Amino acid sequence: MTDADRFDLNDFLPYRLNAAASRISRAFSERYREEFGISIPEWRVLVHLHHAGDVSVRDIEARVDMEKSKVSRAASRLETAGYITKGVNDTDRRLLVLRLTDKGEALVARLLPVAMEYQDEMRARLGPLAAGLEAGLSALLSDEA
Amino acid sequence: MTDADRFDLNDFLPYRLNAAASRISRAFSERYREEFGISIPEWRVLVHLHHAGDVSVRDIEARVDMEKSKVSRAASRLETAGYITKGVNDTDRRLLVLRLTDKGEALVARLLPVAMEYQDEMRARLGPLAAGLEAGLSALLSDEA
DNA sequence: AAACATTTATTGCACATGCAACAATGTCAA
DNA sequence: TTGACATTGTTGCATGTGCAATAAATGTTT
Repeated sequence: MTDADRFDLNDFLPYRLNAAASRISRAFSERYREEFGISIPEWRVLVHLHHAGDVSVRDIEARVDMEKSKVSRAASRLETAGYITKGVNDTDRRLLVLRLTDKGEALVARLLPVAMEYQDEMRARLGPLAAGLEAGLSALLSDEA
Repeated sequence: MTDADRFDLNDFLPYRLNAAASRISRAFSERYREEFGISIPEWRVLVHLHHAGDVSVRDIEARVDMEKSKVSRAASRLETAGYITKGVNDTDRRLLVLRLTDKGEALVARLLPVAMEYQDEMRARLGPLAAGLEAGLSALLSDEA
């Protein structure tokens, strides 16, 4: 109760967090959707493959904050586009082995500079507030069941 | 280029922001979806109506970070559920006048304490980092075309 | 070995979403 | 006033999403 009558959505932390994330994600995805024609889920899969090497759908699900069905569909689109291949793990044939093709590596090589540039712009706009924001995000991402 | 080979998605600020927002929103919406049966867009409309009084779809669109079609559909669901009414603005008959019913006011009165409690828990988990996070969010939300 | 349980990835389904029409209303200049 | 243009809210459509169900492979228990 208390001062609930003065409750303003724009002062509500979960809303503010979500609104900021939506704007940033939208602006970022527009930037490379035009240029490279890929979506956010596809971007995440590509970048994780580049970083982690051959991995399964399960690995990506665990580390990239995406449902397995989302990963599966993103991977299928990337395979169709020729950016990755889907192989079978000989040790455990339930697992896929997702791997970047040469074409996929080339795409990532063009994507990453755009991403880093965007992050630099974000940090520049934040100035001295960047460190505080990142520390807060770390706290929210750390435990969280 | 540079250190692009070591690029880790989990160190990428836009990704971290989005992942944190997703988790918080999901946890929050689960909490009141079970109890009150409403979605995030519906929650935003209800809360904004409570705060701002009678408003049009356009007003909500501008202040609550939602597309007008999303607002329109949320409002229709809320009307069907008996939480709001849709009237016509006599001065400009293109505009709707969205208004909370008594039932809607009663729902908001039960919703807001849950929201404030959730925000308090967030701030408690963040501890001294909360201020820095909020300052960073303010910077991201301020200008942004 | 057989029966049962668990894990992995895909897919069907219902629903939400964004965008582009669209109709209704309002504004304004000639 | 008329006619061109702008604004407001709704809806059709294609697409994305989460969840549950499923099949295939593996693990476990007896």
